[in-house]
Amino acid sequence: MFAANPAATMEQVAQAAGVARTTVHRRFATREALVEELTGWAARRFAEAVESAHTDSTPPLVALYQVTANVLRVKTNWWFAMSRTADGAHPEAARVHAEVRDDCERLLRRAREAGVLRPDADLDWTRRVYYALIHEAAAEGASGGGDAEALATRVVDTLLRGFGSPAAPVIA
Amino acid sequence: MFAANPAATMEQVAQAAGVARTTVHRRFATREALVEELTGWAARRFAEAVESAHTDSTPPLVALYQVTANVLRVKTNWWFAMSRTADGAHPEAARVHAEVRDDCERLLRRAREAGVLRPDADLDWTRRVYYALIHEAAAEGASGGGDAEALATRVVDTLLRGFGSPAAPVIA
DNA sequence: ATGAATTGCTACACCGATGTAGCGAGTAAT
DNA sequence: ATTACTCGCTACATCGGTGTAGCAATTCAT
Repeated sequence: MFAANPAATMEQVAQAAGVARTTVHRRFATREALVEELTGWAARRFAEAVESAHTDSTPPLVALYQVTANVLRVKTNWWFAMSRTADGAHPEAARVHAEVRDDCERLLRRAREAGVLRPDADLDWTRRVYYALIHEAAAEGASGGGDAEALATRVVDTLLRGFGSPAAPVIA
Repeated sequence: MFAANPAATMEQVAQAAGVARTTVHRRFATREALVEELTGWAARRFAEAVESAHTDSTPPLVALYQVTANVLRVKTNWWFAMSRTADGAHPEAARVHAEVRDDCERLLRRAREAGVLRPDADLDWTRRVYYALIHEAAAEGASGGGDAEALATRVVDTLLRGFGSPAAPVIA
């Protein structure tokens, strides 16, 4: 499906879709229109995944797990449409991205206040690591590596505990 | 410097270098030759960074910190040449990448046996998270976010401890 | 069966990036 | 001063991707 990259030529897109290139042009006048529609659709899916987790009305830890699982579900199913949507060019995608970022920051703040995260946790760094973990887990999931729930468990576990032995010395 | 992406046009490359496009063609016959040389050079730098940490002859924890700092140093300084070298197309880069991967796996295994990592740590997942953390830290470092030592400390700390409160409940 | 709609196909114009050639200006070495 | 070298510039050929037009074949509805 679709070679995954938005840099694919119309020819490749058409071939992946099993139609002729000119037929693609009948549906999408220009290449720009195609990626426009696709990224918009992906952004909507992404927003739904985050919304349906109700990150504001459930305990931080279960909210964290729920968002992670939901996002991983859409990312592993539609990964081919989810490569660097945050280019800023697409207004709707940018808006969704910003909203999700806000939601995530609020959730992490709640988690810290609830004692789930350490009091000295840098929330910005935490969020970026969280994103990276999701990205990595999605990559594994797209290669047939377990269901979304298992992956989410692993992501949250890694985010909270890391890999160090509890008894191990700490650097600083 | 160089717009960071290997998809930049020769015109942009030339402009970034402050020379005319034809002058670039005098030094590099084809575009392919340019990225070839650049990725080779970057791979060599990367290999040096890993080698000079002597990951096999120092205690796992300090080795981990040393590699991290060294790699972050080259990644933040030469980030424009370090975007997805692992395309597999470049033989030398692929070889370096594989060797580094082996080094990393050995180091993580030693760390686990030494009790630095939990006995049940999935080393493959650990390595991928470690890579992702370095990538994220490098992105921050390239935006003027602290020196390599501080970033390395943060990466290793995150990798080992995560963000969770020690007293927090665990999912599974 | 007739007409409408969709699709595949070929052909073509267009554009941007690539690569080459040659000329003229500047510069350093002797 | 002459020579050799490098660079910037213009011009051109080429190639691949894009977008458009038109035609024939197929399908579907009535």
